[in-house]
Amino acid sequence: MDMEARGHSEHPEALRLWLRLLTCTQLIEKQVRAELRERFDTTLPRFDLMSQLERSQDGLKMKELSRRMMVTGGNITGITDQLVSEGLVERLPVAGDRRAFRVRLTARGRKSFADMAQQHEGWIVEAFGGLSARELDVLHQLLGKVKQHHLAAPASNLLDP
Amino acid sequence: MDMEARGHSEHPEALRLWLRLLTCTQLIEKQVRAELRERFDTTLPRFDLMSQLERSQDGLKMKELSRRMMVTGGNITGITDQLVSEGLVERLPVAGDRRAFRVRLTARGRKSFADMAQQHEGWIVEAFGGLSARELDVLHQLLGKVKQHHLAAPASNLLDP
DNA sequence: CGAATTTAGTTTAGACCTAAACAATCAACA
DNA sequence: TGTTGATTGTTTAGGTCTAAACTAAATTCG
Repeated sequence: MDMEARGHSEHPEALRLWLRLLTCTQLIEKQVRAELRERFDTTLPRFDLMSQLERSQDGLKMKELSRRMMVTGGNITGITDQLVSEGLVERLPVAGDRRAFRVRLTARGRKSFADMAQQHEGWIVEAFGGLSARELDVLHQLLGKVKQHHLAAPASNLLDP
Repeated sequence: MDMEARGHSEHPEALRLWLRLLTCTQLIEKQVRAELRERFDTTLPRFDLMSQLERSQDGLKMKELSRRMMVTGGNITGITDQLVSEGLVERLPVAGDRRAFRVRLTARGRKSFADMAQQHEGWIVEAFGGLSARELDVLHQLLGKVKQHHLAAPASNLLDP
């Protein structure tokens, strides 16, 4: 009896799936948060932001980080402030737009992230260790369909029936 | 380019799957939170707690709610306090244990939850509307494997290698 | 019995996240 | 050119969640 013991309806399949999706995500996410805290004294949002920056040599604008991470701009401001104060990222000017910043990993930030990312990959590989390569692929594709359907059916459809 | 543009590794399949799982969950969860707020002026944790209680005629102990919802006891205290103050749930004594409470839906709470649950089911059915019944089932089974593998491999394996 | 340990629930300090209001800058256009 | 509206980022107030310390009650065991 856990979180999934919640269903009750005429069309229970989708509800059961949703609760299981939520459970799986939370199990893995909680473990990753705990590992990051215990091993690296950091948090998932900080790791995620650094992860976004890792492949952008020239950095990313705050707005772009906000969009990719699906969080509000104010949130990005706070996380960036922390990382700047720890010397892991830096705010740089954007040529031709004095409102915006490029946020970029410092050398120390790149090193720090590389250490964490290596461990992180291991945790995730282990989390899905119960699935074959074929099953990993099927799961990825099915979730791709879910994502596509969600992005194709904007919230306005539901808010304005 | 969104959250999933983060992978970078020797075994990228698991990482890509994890980021997609996270994205799907967040997309649906954000929508459910927004709907609950706009239509019912409530929150997902409040809805989840009431949902746990809905099938337990005699209510559940705080500890049991904490376990099922995978959140801390302090959190349950806060959510329960709110629902009690709104008259949606009540704390009742547990025979033979003066430390514990049974938390139970009031008549008003049952009515309120029934209204929300009906709408909620519709949002979830729509969220997975891009999948066939067969695909829903496969997804449910694959996630079941992920869950089982996680529960069978306790965190101590990773914290104490 | 009585001390030590465990368990149920609460409180507290702090990180995270949001929505909304705000300041600064950019862009469009008559 | 000058005004209007949109965009970028920050601030603020408040809800949510956690870990850790705490209280009270139950349980274990000498």
